[in-house]
Amino acid sequence: MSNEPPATHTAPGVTPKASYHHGDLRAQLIAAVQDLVELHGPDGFSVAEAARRAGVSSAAPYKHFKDRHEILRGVVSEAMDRLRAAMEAGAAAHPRGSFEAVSAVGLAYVNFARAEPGVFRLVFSLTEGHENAPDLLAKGENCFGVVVQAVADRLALSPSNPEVQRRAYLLWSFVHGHSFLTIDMKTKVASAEINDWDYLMTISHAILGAPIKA
Amino acid sequence: MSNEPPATHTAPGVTPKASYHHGDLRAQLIAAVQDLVELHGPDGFSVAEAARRAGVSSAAPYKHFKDRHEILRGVVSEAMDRLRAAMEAGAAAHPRGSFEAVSAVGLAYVNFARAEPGVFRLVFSLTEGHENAPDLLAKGENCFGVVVQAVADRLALSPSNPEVQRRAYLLWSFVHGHSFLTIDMKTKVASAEINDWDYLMTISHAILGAPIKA
DNA sequence: GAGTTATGTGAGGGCTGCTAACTTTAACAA
DNA sequence: TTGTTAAAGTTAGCAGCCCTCACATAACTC
Repeated sequence: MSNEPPATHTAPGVTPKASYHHGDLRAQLIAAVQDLVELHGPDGFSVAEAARRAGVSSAAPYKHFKDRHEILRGVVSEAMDRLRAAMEAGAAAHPRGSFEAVSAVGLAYVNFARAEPGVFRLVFSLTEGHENAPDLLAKGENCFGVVVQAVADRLALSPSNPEVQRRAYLLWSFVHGHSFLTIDMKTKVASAEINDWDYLMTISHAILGAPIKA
Repeated sequence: MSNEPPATHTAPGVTPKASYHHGDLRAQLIAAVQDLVELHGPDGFSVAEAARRAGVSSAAPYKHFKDRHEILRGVVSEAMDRLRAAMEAGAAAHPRGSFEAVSAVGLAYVNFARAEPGVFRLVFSLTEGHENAPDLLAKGENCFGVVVQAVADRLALSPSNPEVQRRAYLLWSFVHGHSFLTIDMKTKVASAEINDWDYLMTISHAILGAPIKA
């Protein structure tokens, strides 16, 4: 459940690869599942196949995860870390408090969805057994927190300000919806012709540029 | 694949229930799957369970659907019909060209997601074998078409006008994102305190009320 | 009524999730 | 060094699922 590397019984200074029976199966399983999800969609994966890819028997994964759901939660947890890092990096690449910083957070989000549509979808399709995963909830909050922070910087208000939260949520809805629609392509519509950056800047201005309350 | 009732070999005037072995299994299977998806999520359904609910053997469904995927496509197709009808009804309940009409379309969307989160999620998580389903693509376009029409009415422009399409897409991405976020509740955030109607009116004004291009 | 087609059944193969009982390896302590 | 213990792997196997096949039977056509 934790994301620190196992490394429990490997002497320090020894490469963790040659340490034990397998090395670090846990991480390798997660990587395999990530690949599979990306290949065949969130439900097109199997523990057996992941084990096969890692070169172990089909029962081995259950020494590290109690459930197939727990493996998925592991993948999601790891993905959320990457997503948050990307969003933070996006914000950091622009002047604090600029529209660009806000847009960059959104762009990181959309880019993540485009780069890993399977995993992205998985992150938001985890309904089974996600109640018992307060860590995932917390990571979700953290991701949202990046948006909130960027908005707060832009508006020069506290992140806890309700108006900041409200507008951050508005922004997030747009970005989230756009991300899903682009990877779904359920309709090819204008979405193909949309320039993400222009879109995000437009939205940022519309939501943060002026008082919204009509 | 079509959504007209089977009714192939039932003499007219006879109740379709007592007509044949089962009656109309196809529709009943779809209904059963709908229930199951709502109960256990998009991937928590099984053909066998659906057959059990319909009171037939586990092989019977394959006389009506070639695949488990085809059953799901049937559910999605039916759901899209309902969704579009709801959106149209929403628009029709307000003066043509009003902000309210636009918002009502969005509200119907959000309400659908809230009422049937499992099915709603399924509609947008069908990646497997949805390429061979041009009818679903078309229905998706039709749904978007309702938004486009409402926006076109509001702006007094043609639905084919690129600016109309662009703004309709903006609106749609917001509504879509908001819908998903509310049913996910991955973060309980401010979203719980949100009044959908106020939100939609706010957004409609922000996107359609004035020229957006800064 | 005869033939054809549509719709059902049961049996079964192959895959999956997961458990149980066992074996091997690493880590640790005396 | 050596014996104990716990972690991490193995094989075997059950139950459940998807889907196919061979077969049975009801309904429609003529």
